[in-house]
Amino acid sequence: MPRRVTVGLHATIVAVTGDEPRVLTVSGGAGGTPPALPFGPLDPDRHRTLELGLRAWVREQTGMELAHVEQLYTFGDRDRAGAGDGEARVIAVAYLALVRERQLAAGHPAAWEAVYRFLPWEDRRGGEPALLREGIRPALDAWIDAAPAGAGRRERRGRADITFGAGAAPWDAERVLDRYELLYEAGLVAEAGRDGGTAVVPAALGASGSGASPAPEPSGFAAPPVPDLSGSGSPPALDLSGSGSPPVLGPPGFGAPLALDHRRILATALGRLRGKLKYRPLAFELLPETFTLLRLQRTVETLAGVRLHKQNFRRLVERGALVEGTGRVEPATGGRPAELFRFRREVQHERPAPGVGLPGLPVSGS
Amino acid sequence: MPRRVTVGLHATIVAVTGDEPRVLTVSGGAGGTPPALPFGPLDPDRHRTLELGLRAWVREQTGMELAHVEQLYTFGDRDRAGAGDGEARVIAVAYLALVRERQLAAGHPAAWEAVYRFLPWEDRRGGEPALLREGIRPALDAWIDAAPAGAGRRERRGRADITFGAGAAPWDAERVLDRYELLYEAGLVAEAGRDGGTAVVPAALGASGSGASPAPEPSGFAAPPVPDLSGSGSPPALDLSGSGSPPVLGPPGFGAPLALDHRRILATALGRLRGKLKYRPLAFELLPETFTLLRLQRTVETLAGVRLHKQNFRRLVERGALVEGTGRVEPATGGRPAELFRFRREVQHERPAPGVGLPGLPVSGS
DNA sequence: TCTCGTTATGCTCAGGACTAGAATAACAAG
DNA sequence: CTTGTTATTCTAGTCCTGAGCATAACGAGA
Repeated sequence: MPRRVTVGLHATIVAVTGDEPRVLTVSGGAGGTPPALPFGPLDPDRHRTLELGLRAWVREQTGMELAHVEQLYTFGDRDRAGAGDGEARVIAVAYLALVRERQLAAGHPAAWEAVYRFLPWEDRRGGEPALLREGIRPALDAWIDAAPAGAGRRERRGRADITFGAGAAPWDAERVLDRYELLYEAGLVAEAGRDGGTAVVPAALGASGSGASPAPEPSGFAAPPVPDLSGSGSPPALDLSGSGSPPVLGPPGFGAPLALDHRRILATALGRLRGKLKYRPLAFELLPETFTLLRLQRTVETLAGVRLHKQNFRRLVERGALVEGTGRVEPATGGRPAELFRFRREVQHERPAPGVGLPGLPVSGS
Repeated sequence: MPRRVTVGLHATIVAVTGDEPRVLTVSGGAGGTPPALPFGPLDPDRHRTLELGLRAWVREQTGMELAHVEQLYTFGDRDRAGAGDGEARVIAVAYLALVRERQLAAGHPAAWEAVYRFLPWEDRRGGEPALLREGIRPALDAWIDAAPAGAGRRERRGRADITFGAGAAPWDAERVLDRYELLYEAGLVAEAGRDGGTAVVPAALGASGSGASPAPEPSGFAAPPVPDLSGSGSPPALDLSGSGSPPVLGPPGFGAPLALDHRRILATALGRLRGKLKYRPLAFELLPETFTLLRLQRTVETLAGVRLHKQNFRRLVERGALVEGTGRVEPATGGRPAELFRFRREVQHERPAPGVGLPGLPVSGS
């Protein structure tokens, strides 16, 4: 008799408090189990659409009503979902939701966690983090050297260089998932061991990604022979914590783990968010009704993980007519008081691709 | 007892033959049932990953091996999937695949169909098609006027203008899904009637989209009250055929229909393809090993649905170092013979966002 | 052989957009 | 009233893009 299929609905709920992006997690149970994203199975009788089912689960587990919600990706690898083999086959439909800072109702075992606790190498606002230079890059180098010399090693080197930005290739903020997947394959995140170290190949075939959406690389990438990646070559898994954050207590590997493959979902979400910020006014979903331009900029920087040129940022926002000034100013915080602005919702009806604009790539490469 | 859930895997397989983009369809059975995309249920026992399951179904139904495959979106609306209510709940995971022109093996009930038969308003290579000017726009105007005067009507006007490009808003080639969904809501495609005209609201909540991925508009859009859209106001559904194509024989509505909600999937695929062409070298997946620059340009134009400036296109491609000349030239076809080029696969390892570049939007709106 | 039509390929030029930074304005605290 | 801090405006230089002109290389027919 065939196994059953169940569809799980998983929510990456992001907010920005202060200058930190945060994600809503539900407690991982009593023991040392890592926290999880809010999730629950699709109820085919009660949930009319996937998104409504997601909202229902989030309401139940966190008491929160979601506004902006978009679908991210559907994961279905048999060996990666975190569910045992004997049971039902689990398909995970992952969503991204944006909410204004903390509306957290009491009475739920939910908590806001800093996104960069789980993906510490993604925060470059203070330049390349030490963790990357002193922990990850050396570990990747070891992984590369562990490949058979020749094509295999060149292949690893090329991937590492392009995903983590080395040599000619600049850091591409959107490749969050690529970086996570590479660390996974290299055995440098705790989940890699958890899923059974050998069955790693599917990562390239199943849901490795590029750009905004997880997907295999164009065929030149999809097929290369990479039989057993994490077997012999896994370098000593370090226990370095996030840049400045409290130390990671869990299993070895970079960054704090999440339950199931929720860290993969989080990486997908952050990548998508960074990509979409450029051409959609998403940042406003995270801000209160009125805000200063600096707050808007900090919100974008926080998510993008890079610093932006202040004057140019303002010009972009204003040229795009994304905001309108309210006469009022913010009670000063040290310097000249800043004017409070309001998001012009009309732009969504006026122009095809509004967004706040990140530096870097012009539309067709450089 | 709860209903079962089954997961369907659906493939939008795209090729470009000559100057037409084509999609692989499987015959819709004996009667007048419309053709379908290749699809089949996920077998939780046999299919280790979703993508492997998809490849298996495609192999079985069309005899074709897929190279470039990426996931598009997961559809799960109860009232839209095309499956009856009493049976199992059907979730559809949709994929996009690119193949080189026709490798179609015999012995399978599969056929290449012109993409623009199903979405005729998307082909603007010869300027705005007559169908749009004389058929769709008037029909949309009628739909707009059928809304209660005031906010409701302005809302419809705004959406129509921005999705189909009117007034200040230019045509945005990527909004393929938005346009299809709008026609669906307005009752102007055959599927709208099929699914039962009243249950249309979920389209906005469930999987309406913008940009590359189907997703609800940022909240200002997600919530607007649009209770019963296609009930009273449906204008006379015309039977105009695609621009110059053979006339549509099926039920009334613009463009030829597909089975289930496969036209929605096709629209999602075309939109994603258009978006991704800009920053990924996808066009090469569709071309033979060597090709002239004009052929490359035609392939891109064909998918983008617009004409491009020849000299600038060449400059972009060459500046991006996407291709390298082979010394050889193509046997002349009337004029000066063109040099044959080859795709430089290395660029994927060199630069973060290669792509052929479409005109229009710079990265942050204009 | 010469001319014409056709396509390929190279080059230029003006307008815009983006980067980076200087310069100025408005406030608080000592 | 000087210093520090933040907001806001402006400018110069560089690169990218859109559009068109000019030239090269071929086949076909006069």
